[in-house]
Amino acid sequence: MPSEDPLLLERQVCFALVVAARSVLSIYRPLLDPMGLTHPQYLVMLALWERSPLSVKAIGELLELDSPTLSPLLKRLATAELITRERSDADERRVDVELTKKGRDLRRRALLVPPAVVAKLGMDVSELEALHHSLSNVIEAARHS
Amino acid sequence: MPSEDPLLLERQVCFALVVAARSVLSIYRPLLDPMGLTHPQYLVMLALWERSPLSVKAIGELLELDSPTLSPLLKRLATAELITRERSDADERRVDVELTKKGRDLRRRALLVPPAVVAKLGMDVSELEALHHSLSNVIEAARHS
DNA sequence: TACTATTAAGTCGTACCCGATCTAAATGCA
DNA sequence: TGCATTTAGATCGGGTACGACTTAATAGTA
Repeated sequence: MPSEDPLLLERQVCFALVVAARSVLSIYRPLLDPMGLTHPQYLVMLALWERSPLSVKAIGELLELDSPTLSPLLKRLATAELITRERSDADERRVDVELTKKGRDLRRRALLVPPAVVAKLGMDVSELEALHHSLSNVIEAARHS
Repeated sequence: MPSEDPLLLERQVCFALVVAARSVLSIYRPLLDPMGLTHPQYLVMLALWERSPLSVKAIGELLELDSPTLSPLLKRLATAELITRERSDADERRVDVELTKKGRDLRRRALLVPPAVVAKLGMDVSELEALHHSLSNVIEAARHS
């Protein structure tokens, strides 16, 4: 039975959240490393594989990241020649981010990542769906706070 | 209905995990800021409020953090005069971390944090317990991979 | 039209994370 | 005992996060 102390580490949902995120990221790392991607970079590529080009702002809204994080990250993806960054003609404030051929081609290797992660985790798909559902509730709850 | 594309952003459990962690951290931030703590520093203090002194290694095992992260973090807590760091007499390799009076006193204010977080999230306790359970499963699964 | 407000990116400073490496202390065992 | 191995911390470098600020371009309005 848990004690009444609200500060006990094990009761901290946020602690579990942070540790779980780090744990799962450590599973992704050896899979993404040979592709030359970090996990945040992988998320940006996922967004672009769904739709390219995208403005920096649009990527930020999709991934819940802001420009101080995205600007240097995108610069590194451009150096790796996976994307190009170009000022929009219609609105000179915007920067359009677009996949290069190399960036598009990388998608084939990325297809192997999700099943490898699920296999390494060794969890039921139903369990993962329950988790996803709980996480969506948290994200939604946090948005309205 | 979800498509069969395994790369769709919304299907990525890890994406949800990362975003949820960031979202909840952003709830903690305004609560911890007046106490002069970041969230990782708060976790270290939680560990020490349960038991002090602790070696750096012991803190690392409790929080799943390693010495490159803890060393500078502990240095900052020491600068804030919340802890002291001292070489162990029994084993000169170890550094014992101990709360100062100021560090112990901070616990009173910390007691207000968890209920404030739950209130801000506005989620059922049962929902949070379900999340905690799912997260524990992930952490356990990741440990064995 | 002119001026203000808003918006999109980028920069800067601080603080995590983590892989790789270093140093010093303790341990193990021939 | 003597020496290789292990262990505890610290340091370094690269890469996020994020608050505060800057710049340039667009939108809104008196």
